[in-house]
Amino acid sequence: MSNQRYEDTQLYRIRHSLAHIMAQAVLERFPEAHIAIGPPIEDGFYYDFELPEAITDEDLKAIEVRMKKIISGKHAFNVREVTPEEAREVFAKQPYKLELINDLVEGRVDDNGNKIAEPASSLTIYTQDKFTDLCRGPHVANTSEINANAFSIRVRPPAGAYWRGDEKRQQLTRLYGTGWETPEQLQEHIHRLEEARRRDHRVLGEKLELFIISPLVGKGLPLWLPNGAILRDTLERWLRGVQVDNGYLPVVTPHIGNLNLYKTSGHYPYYKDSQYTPIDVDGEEYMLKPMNCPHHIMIYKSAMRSYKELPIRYAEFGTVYRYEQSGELTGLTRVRGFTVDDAHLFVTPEQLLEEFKTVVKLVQFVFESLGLSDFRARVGIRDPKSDKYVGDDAAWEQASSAIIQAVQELGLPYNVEEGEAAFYGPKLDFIVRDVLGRSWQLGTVKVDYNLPERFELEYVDADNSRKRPVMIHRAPFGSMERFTGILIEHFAGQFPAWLAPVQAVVIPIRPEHDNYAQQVQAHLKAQGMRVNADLRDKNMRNKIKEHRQMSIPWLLIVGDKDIENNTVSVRLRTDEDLGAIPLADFTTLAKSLIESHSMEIKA
RNA sequence: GCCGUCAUAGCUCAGUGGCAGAGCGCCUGUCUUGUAAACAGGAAGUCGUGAGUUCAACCCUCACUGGCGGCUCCA
Repeated sequence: MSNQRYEDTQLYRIRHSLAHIMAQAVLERFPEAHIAIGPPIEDGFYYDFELPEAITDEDLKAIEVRMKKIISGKHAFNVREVTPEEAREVFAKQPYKLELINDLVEGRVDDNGNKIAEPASSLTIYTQDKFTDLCRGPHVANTSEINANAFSIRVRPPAGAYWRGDEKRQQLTRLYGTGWETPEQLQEHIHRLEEARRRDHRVLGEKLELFIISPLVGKGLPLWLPNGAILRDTLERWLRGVQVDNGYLPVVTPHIGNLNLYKTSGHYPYYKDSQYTPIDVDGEEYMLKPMNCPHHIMIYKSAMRSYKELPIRYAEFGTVYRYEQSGELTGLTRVRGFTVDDAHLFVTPEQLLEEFKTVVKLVQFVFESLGLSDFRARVGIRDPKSDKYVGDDAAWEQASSAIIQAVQELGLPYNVEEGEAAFYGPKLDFIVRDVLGRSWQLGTVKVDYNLPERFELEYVDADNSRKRPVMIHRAPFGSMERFTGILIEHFAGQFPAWLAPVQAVVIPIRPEHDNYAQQVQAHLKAQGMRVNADLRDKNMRNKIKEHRQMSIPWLLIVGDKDIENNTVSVRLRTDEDLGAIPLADFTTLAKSLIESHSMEIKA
């Protein structure tokens, strides 16, 4: 990979130019259409249109054919500098362009009215063939630089998109295209999409019998089937153990709580829109728990705390409920009820930095143990221009600098993003890249001076004075639902043996081998393994096929020779045949691979 | 929530304005198999729900529900 900025690459110019060519073809087909904007994006480009009617597949085919024709016309991309007046004339029939021209002339401002660009006295327009667009560029010099067989506008379907990303404004039709330098790169891209679809956790979740979502239960409310529950429970028990080793204390809190609790914490007013309507209980209002922190805080507050007790680390796999817009729900990765591997640490200000670093190291350990070794950190600080945050500036400054100091001392790659903080404090998010190179926001660690303030938390210091503790909120997995969904895709359902819902299946060759198969199963079960013996009245080949499709790590075929020699014939889910292995040797091998959380299923 | 799109057996999917289809799975029987699909028979559907058009609707129209692709949002 080069360090060249995307904006400076030939690929960027190709995609930007393809967007213009698409706009030309669309305007030829729908002369009354209005054009909005059309930038290059990852893997391709899009262009937003206001169209007189819904676009059909026939239209897309025709537009694509026309685009190829335009490209083969070897048209130059001509840039011209124009005055705002000229530009307004050129785009007299294009209201979105006129709005853009006005904004450019007046200088760009952000949502809070702050200037982010100087007013422009002249603008640039690009023309190819018979199409002219308001554009900063850059473009290819001539359409002959574009390979007409290295793009497609039918890989990704048309979608709705709000003008300028504002849901209160006109919704436009966004046409997506993917564009590359060579047809081979286009094919590779299509293969990557197919691979992602093959790994889709919603598809694998059904095939591997991990979870279902039933409309009668409710959207965004997944039901975990036994296989999925074993996977999730294995992760939970492991993390629980790791946390006990690191001085965390378990707590358990209920699923609803008095509305006043969330008013005190500040969650209720701030997140009103993403919480469920309060439930009336004997004239008092109760809420489905949107977060665990207020409950843990009340546990802290239930006794007078000495500095000698701190840090106190309360951990709970706490289930929370949040209202998400229906269009946002996706399998396990975006749901309305989910379990956070939550913990809240109460520390003295002096302990904060060290404790924060220890927490970050724990999160790193968790990811690396699961083969998610490609991750970076994002420091989310508040947007200085927004008023949606609570607490005074000094506390925010203190917390933000503690986080940045910690990641620097740990040598973690990170970047700082404004506006990514929680309402009560800055945070450190872990952005993990999976095997397909996709990024996911998983674990999160936050420093919080505000909730201790709001709840008036105290501890007694060595000089007998009352001091205020600092809180650290942290969740390595984030949500058990999302994390499991991502693991399914990361491993494509081929989980490491320690996580596999069923680790081995014993398959007798004929019914007279059933007895031995059961003995093998009992032996391995006694060693703590999750093993089934498949004694159904079915063809052995059928059984192999079926369990192979379920990605069972080890298939143990047993017949006359195995009974005679006390062996199992091991077939891996990779289709590798390890041949007959003494049962004792297989047991030792499997146990050691499971206990070490190995990513391998053979020695 | 908004735009688009889809909904036929447990699953994957054909199908036509005039009697509802296949493969897999499931059930029964036969077969008794050394590494990815043995053979035969059978059960299984209010064609997502509700209206409308029509002599007649699974098919056409509308609404609703749910899935999917995006947008917006995401503690």
